[in-house]
Amino acid sequence: MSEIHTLLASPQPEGARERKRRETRQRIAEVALRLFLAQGYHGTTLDVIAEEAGISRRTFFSYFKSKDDIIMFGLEADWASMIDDLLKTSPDVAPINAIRDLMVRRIERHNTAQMQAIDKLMLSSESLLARKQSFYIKQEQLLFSALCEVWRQPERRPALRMLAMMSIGAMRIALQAWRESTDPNKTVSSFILDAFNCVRAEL
Amino acid sequence: MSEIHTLLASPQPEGARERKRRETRQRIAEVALRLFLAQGYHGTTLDVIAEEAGISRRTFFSYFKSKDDIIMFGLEADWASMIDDLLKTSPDVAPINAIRDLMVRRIERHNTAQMQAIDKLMLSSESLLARKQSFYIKQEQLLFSALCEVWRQPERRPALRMLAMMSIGAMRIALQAWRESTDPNKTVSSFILDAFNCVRAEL
DNA sequence: CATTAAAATGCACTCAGTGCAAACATTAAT
DNA sequence: ATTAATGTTTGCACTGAGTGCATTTTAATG
Repeated sequence: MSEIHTLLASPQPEGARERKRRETRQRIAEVALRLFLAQGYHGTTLDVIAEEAGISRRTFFSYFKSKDDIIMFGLEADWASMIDDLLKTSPDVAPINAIRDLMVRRIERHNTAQMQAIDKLMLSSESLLARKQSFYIKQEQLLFSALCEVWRQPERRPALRMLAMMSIGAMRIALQAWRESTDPNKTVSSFILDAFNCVRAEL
Repeated sequence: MSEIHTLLASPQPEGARERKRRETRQRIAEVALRLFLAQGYHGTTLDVIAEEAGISRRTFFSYFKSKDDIIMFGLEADWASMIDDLLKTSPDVAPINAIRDLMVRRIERHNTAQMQAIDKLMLSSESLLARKQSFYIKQEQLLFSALCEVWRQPERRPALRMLAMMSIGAMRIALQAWRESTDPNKTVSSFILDAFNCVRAEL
């Protein structure tokens, strides 16, 4: 019974236990990111992270299942909220426009310097880079599910599947172009719009 | 000078050294795959693989840079040949058709049972799964480069970039649909064709 | 056969990650 | 307030991947 209650009443008390847990998790992530940026990913051991965060090495693993997960954790949360927004969209809008606008809005809320830093960090670890790319594909699945929720006609499903793939792909390409761009005046958003126009041009 | 000679004369003697090295690499890969299928990925240690392959544990790392790499190795070689074929294509053909046909032809040369087995194997390791997906994205880059070689007009580049993304994406989706399909009569190729038609329908 | 360079090996080490059981804190119930 | 139940932290000992280094083995060449 208490389970059901918890599920239904999510914006609720939040006992001291949950709060502390959330805080610790956050602290680990912050400490780790700081150390990664200062001494590199491989140059930072879990022992040091645990120590700086004021927990034991063993306890670290009750918050993250691996070193890589510290970085992934931030990304996941961020995307979840975009999908939530998508679910509130009216089915009268063209899906591709809905996605494009949400992506642009989402990315404009970001600290680009931090994005660059994390991005660079990823390049220093094969496994981390792989997980980032793997993450894009997971997002594609989530996006597809969300699209199907909003635009419910079964006959559109295959097209929506492709659309999810193209949208995430366009974003990936846009971010890559931005990262490699030498012109500091071009914003991330402008690259996103370009990429979507390019898909559109062929659609 | 001997370097240049070696470079120019690649289909050449192949000394006993190179042959042996190639054979050993192959043997390790085969042994490892057999063991993975029999006892699972995590259930197979590098010690056992090395022993079965008749080498020392340390030597393993002079053939593969990680355990994951054993699996990746096979995939890379396979794709390289497809890219080679693409480079021989006439620029008069529509690029999307060229890619589609090459993919279908390539996949039809494959042992589907083995494909399924490797696929299932990947699911048992997070890192391996991540690397597979990462691999797709690397292929996308290679494919894009190859497309630019054949269809050289600079103004087509952005479209070709998107095309590379969509092609790899379509293949990914096709393979996924095939993997999840319950109908044993539908071939992998048919799924690929469906996926490409779906892209085409929107193009 | 002697020389030289590549490849294989053993050894000792670091670090990520896990299982287990004991200690500790929090919550709810009596 | 005491107790019981439950969740969290910790230490310890272990496995397994991956690396650096010094040594030995093996193949290629004059």
